[in-house]
Amino acid sequence: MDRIRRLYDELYTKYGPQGWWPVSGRYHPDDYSYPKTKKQRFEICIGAILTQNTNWPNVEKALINLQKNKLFDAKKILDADEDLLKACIRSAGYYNQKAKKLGIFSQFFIAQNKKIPLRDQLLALWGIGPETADSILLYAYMQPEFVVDAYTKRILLKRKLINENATYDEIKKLFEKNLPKKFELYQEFHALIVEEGKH
DNA sequence: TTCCAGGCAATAC
DNA sequence: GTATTGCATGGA
Repeated sequence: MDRIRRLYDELYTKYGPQGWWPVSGRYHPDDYSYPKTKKQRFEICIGAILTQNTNWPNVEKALINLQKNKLFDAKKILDADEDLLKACIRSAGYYNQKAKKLGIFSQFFIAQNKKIPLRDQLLALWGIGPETADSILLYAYMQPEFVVDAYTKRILLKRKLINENATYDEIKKLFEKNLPKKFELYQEFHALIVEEGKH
């Protein structure tokens, strides 16, 4: 069952290294040492929340607004005027819900200090589901947690590697069982899947 | 104009 | 327990 490995090779050959997660609007193919600072880690986390069911260009606009208003910081998000925060993230859609999610996550982020969160801790937060939790762990904390999204399911379905009613955790485990447990590989693979999905 | 994008929680059945 | 619905913007 190394069709998973072959899928990775195929996509990598087709698209090359993707360099996810973008930090300050920049991708960093072949440099897996991100995030380099706590601020960058926080940026990845809020990007993961903002991108829920939304395309990335809309999220980038929101991130730029947050940056301009000096809100790239958990404490500042908590202290920020609610309307200003909502105005900043408006382009990412669902701004009422997402403003609340950013607040809840910011509180958690501060309480965690530098500790790597457990997956269950993230899932217990309002507004963090499995994909966002795994994205945060994989890209912000460099933990080998495979991220499954709508594209992943679609692509595996088309290749008949899963059936229609496969759950999030089943798909996640399919990847994790068939790949070396390396965060760099997981990061690239998920990014390649999204790239393929967009085509 | 309609459709959908790197989901999630609340509600309905 | 599974299925459906609300949340919202911007670009194709």
